[in-house]
Amino acid sequence: MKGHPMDSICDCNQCELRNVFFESFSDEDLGDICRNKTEFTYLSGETVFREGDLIRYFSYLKSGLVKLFKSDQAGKDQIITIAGPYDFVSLLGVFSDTRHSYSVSVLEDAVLCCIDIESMKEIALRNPGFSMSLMERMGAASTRIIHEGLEIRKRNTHGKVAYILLKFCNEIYGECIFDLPVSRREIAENIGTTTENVIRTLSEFRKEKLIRINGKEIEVLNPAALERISNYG
Amino acid sequence: MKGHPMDSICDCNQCELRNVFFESFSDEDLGDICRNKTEFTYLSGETVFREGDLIRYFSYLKSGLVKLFKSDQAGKDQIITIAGPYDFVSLLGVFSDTRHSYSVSVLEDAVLCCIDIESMKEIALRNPGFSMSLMERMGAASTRIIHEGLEIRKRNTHGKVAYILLKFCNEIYGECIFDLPVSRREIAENIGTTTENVIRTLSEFRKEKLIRINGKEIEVLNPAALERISNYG
DNA sequence: CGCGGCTTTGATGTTCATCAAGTAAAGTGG
DNA sequence: CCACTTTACTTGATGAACATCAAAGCCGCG
Repeated sequence: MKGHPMDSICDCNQCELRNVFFESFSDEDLGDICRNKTEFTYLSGETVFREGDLIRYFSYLKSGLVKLFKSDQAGKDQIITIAGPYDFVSLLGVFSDTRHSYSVSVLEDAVLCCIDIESMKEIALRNPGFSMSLMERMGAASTRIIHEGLEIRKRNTHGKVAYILLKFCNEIYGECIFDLPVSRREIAENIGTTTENVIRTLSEFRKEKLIRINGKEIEVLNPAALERISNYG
Repeated sequence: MKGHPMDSICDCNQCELRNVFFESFSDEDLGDICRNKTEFTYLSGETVFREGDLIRYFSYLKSGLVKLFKSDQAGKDQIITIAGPYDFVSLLGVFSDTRHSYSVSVLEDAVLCCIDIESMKEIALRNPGFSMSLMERMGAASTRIIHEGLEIRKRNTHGKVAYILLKFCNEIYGECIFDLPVSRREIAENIGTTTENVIRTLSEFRKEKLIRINGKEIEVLNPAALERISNYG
């Protein structure tokens, strides 16, 4: 279940994420990050960490797809969000908490860049531009999650399913045909309904020729109509 | 509708919030903040700012109660959270966005301490300890909002109403008898249901002797039972 | 092969949103 | 201060949306 460190540590100077996250980095700080980071690769289905685990790393996703979720005492999961490339995996409480407040597991084989949390704090304390940049990014990530929660909450089941299908198209895959990285149950856990309702709604969309379904493969045939349903028409 | 600046600018050295927010402040930085801040007082019902307004201040609540909410095109509001003393009013996107992504209005007469956003950025850039402290606080605030959203989402109407009643008791007022600072409609907008359902549920709680209602005045008579309902028993 | 998990559909009853109607409270203008 | 308007609150009735239960097919895995 543990991720596997890469044999060769990548050179952060070449890292395509440098410009995304670390604009304000001096070469020395980049070197610091580089020395204190580890890349882990995970296979689909593996767990990155669980709610309650000690926070050891600040980590972001270089590639792949993961889900952030919470489990209640009855064992039911609630998916907080699905994160893709360039998204933070550690967010929110990473600097204030000692333990993770949610679990992360992998939907599509993923590479995580993990920076020792204490090193991260030291670097942030030395480099205010970096702190500010981090704050901006973490703020944007939080805003997105909160916004998504409100959007989902105000829709009925049809709207919710349409909303998440459009999210897969527009935000995650960028095209109208894709393999669902999640089970029907996980969609239900994401939008706050039951597995059966998700299936039923997908079937209805299929019968109305809005989508085509072949197991995990989905093709959105009529994005405009889905958009209308998502906006609750 | 505009808040009214205090005649006498308070001395930040004496500010009871100093220890809450600004542990890492040097005296010079405190002076900077003090010179660049304004206190605004608002009456119940007034609007602090609206979704889409330019962000001018970083602001937090010294006293009173406010609601953060979004309005959709149909004019329906969704309450994101209710914020009390020591809570941030500007949060999340305040350093990355130029415009507010939500509106804020006042539930109980409030005093806001507002720091010019550009000054705030400058100070944060000069003072990494302050940046870090800010990041921790904003992270905690975001975590709380996201957590609350998930908790509400997974409950049925009875559980939702019980949850928010307990929030008023335990978190906002600290006692079992209080005046509701919101209308029934606003409770509905907070927990994602209709006004009628809120009223009906409150009436049922009343008939079961779990609470006593007298207009806006609520007394929780049986917190343990409400707790059970909130935890979906 | 058999087991368990995922998917699908149907049947059923509960929960919930909506509509309607009436009372109470609060604000407005003469 | 009173008539008027508006907003908040409350209850009931109704139908639609939804969760739950049940059963069966499918697939991968040990």
